[in-house]
Formats: sequence, structure tokens, C-alpha cells
Amino acid sequence: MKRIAESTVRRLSVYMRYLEELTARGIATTSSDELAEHSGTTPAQVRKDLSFFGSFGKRGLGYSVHELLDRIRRILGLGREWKVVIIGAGKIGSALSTYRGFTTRGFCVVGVYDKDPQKIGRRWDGHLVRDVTVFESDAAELRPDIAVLAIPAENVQSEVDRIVRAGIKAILNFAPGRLQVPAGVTLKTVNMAMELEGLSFALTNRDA
Amino acid sequence: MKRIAESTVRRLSVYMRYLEELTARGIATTSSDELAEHSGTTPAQVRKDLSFFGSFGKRGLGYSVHELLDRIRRILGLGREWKVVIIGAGKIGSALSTYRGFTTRGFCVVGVYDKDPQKIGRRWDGHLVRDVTVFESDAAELRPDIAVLAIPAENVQSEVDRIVRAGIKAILNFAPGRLQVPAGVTLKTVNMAMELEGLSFALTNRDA
DNA sequence: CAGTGTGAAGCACTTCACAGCC
DNA sequence: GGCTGTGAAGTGCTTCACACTG
Repeated sequence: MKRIAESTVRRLSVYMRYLEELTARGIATTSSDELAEHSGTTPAQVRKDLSFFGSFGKRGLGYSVHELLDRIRRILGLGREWKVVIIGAGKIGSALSTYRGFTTRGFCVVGVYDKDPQKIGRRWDGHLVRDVTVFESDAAELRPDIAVLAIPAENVQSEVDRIVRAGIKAILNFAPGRLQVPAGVTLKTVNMAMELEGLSFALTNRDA
Repeated sequence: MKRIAESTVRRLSVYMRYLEELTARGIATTSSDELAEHSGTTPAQVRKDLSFFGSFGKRGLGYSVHELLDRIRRILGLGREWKVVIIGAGKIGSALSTYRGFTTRGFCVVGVYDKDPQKIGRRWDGHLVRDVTVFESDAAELRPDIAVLAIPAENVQSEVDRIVRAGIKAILNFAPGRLQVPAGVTLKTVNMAMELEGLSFALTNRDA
């Protein structure tokens, strides 16, 4: 398959949400116009995005909500359960694991790790917090798919290295700083400070 | 000024972090090569990004760390304090307000609001949680700059409308769903579920 | 000579426009 | 007739390459 742009993947997620809403409302068909309208994009963009993966519509009629939802779920890999481990038993990880849309889309927390002796052994959102030093051996047995890295700024790279050594191929990172991962490992970083700086820039330079 | 790409603004934030590190290490000059190396981009990109705002370097010598840091801070609007209100006294808002890099860069929490009677009146990270219905009148006096919207999925648009009515021009949103804001208001949405779906897609379609 | 600043070229994503099918 | 699917055109960000300067 040809390389898919990240922006396309994000839009597929948005289309999926609207299709879920249509399903809940019992609506059976939709169109690229309607999808675009509710996803903040254009009909041509919707059709182009979908065209990378196949032809899911019927000319003159539109798309079957049920079928398109099924197809997009499959494309996004949401037809299965993903085992997620959380590194860092803090507020962000907790917010994420209790997020509606986390469990409902097949993401399942199978382990929580920390290096703080104060936290190790305690319960945290129904999970036992384990020592991060046992993570590699745990992972060898558990085979988690995704690691959420939600630790303070220090030594983030060494935790990334640990996660990579454990054989995990996808990391959602909330820690700041530039991180290195080998090819074949996908790293997505969410940096809240940077988002705020973007707002600061917008406020400072508006109308300019 | 010509319109600046969001990607450029994000990179400026990254350059700033490296310049802060150099300052801490007492290093006085740097180059586009070095900035690129530590920011995951190319020297040409660094120079192009900076060129939108002026000529800050010296040919043959590079950039003064001190001067460039000062310039970038000014560009990003970080030379002042920004008053931030948090709507939704939950875990995400709490994680954000205790985030290193939040207070250190001039973002200051001046109010916390919720609609849950259980939370109103309670202390939350040192702030008194107030009823979200008094937000507009509070804002008229307090004049906050940025609102962080960290509430569950229901009625997010009506909260956005309330924030906009209060005269706030920048919103950092953690709630899901498509939101409308009038021109002149900047909305940045962080959707963790969507980030995870991106990882799910990458895991499913790798090597393909 | 070393390293910036920048027009020009390259590339990737978006939009257009229309042929094709229901 | 209506709406999809898609090559072609358009747009905007990135990379190149080199003139320029300390």
C-alpha cells in the first residue's frame, strides 16, 4: 500500500465518530457531503481519503453507514483489543485510562508501572502499580502492544529505551523532550506546554 | 506579517527548549546545524523558520544563544504572563496545572470551574473550585486569556459558547467532538483517543 | 572559510472537475 | 439525475543550492 498521510488517518477517526453517531440514530446511509459537513472538511477530501483504501460507496447513492463504519474500523485496526501498559502512575495516565473512548474502542490497560517506591504496590484505578524495573520481564510474557509514557521530564529516553527493548512497537508519550526510537517503532508525542505556546503565539500575532 | 505555518510555530517551541538547555549549560553561541540536530529537523528548515521573523544570526558565526532565545520567546508571546482558567476540575486539568513547563513559561492558573456540586467549593490543587455558571461574570472582572476545557463528552459545545461569550480568545480543548468557534477565537484540541487510533493504524499497517 | 539568508525547485497534501456508475 | 472515484491542477510546506557576509 502507498504511504498514508497522518492527516488522512486523523480524519478517518473523525469520520468514524460521525458514523457511530449515525448508527446510534438508526440512519442507514450517508454521503461524502454529509461526512464532510460533520467532520470539518470537504466532500472531495472525504472521497479521496477513502479512495486510498478502496471503493466503499455506490455512485448516485452514497455510503452504507454500517459498511463504511466497519471498513474504517478495520482500516484503523480497531477490530481487535489492544493491550496497553501505562508507565508512570500519575494523573495523565489515570485521566487517559478512565477516558470514555479509551475502553470503548478496544484499548485495555494490562499493566501500570512506576519507579516511585511510594506508588509501587499500591492500587491505582483498579490496577496494582508494579516496579518499572520488572517491566521487561513482565512484557516478555504479557506482550503488550502499546505503551503510554506519562512520567516527569527526567530520564525519559532511558524509559523509551526500556520500552523498545521490551519489544513494544507503539508509544504514546506525554513527556517533553526529543526522543529517539528505532525504525519500526511508532512514537506519538503529546506536549501540552507546546500546545499552550501555540495559543500564546496565536494571541500575540492575531490580526498581524 | 505573512501567515505562519503551525508546523513552524511548533518547531520554534522546540528550538526554544534547546536554547534554554544551552543557556543552562552556559553556552553562548549555536548554529542552524546544531539546532536542527537537537530538534529533529534540517538546518535549512531552521533558517527558513527564523527567516519569517527576521535575521537573527551572523553569517559565518551562527546565532547568539541569548539573543535568539529572547527573540523566540518574544515571537511566541512568552515575554508576559498568561492568565489561564481551567473548566473541569478533573485529572487532565490537574495534570496540566502541575506540569513543569506550565508555570515556568508564564502560564498562571487564575480560576478553576466545574458544574459538579460535589466539586464546587472544594480545594483543587490549591484553587477553590467555582460554579461554572458564574464563569462569565468572573471573567468580566478577571479577564483571563486562555481557557483549558477538560470536561467529559456531554454538552461540550455549550461550554465553548460560554467561554466565547466571556470574551476569551484561546481555548485548549481536551474534550472529544467537533466544536465551532467564531473567527478570532483560536481552538486547539488534543484528542487522546485519536492519538491512540493513530498508533493502532500504524501497528496494523506497518510494513504494508 | 564557515555559516546565514533566501529565491527556486521539489514534494506532498488538498481541491477541482468530470467521467463513470447506480 | 445524483453522487462516487480519480487523474489533473493547485497550494503550501520543505529542501536545495548558492550568493553573501562576518
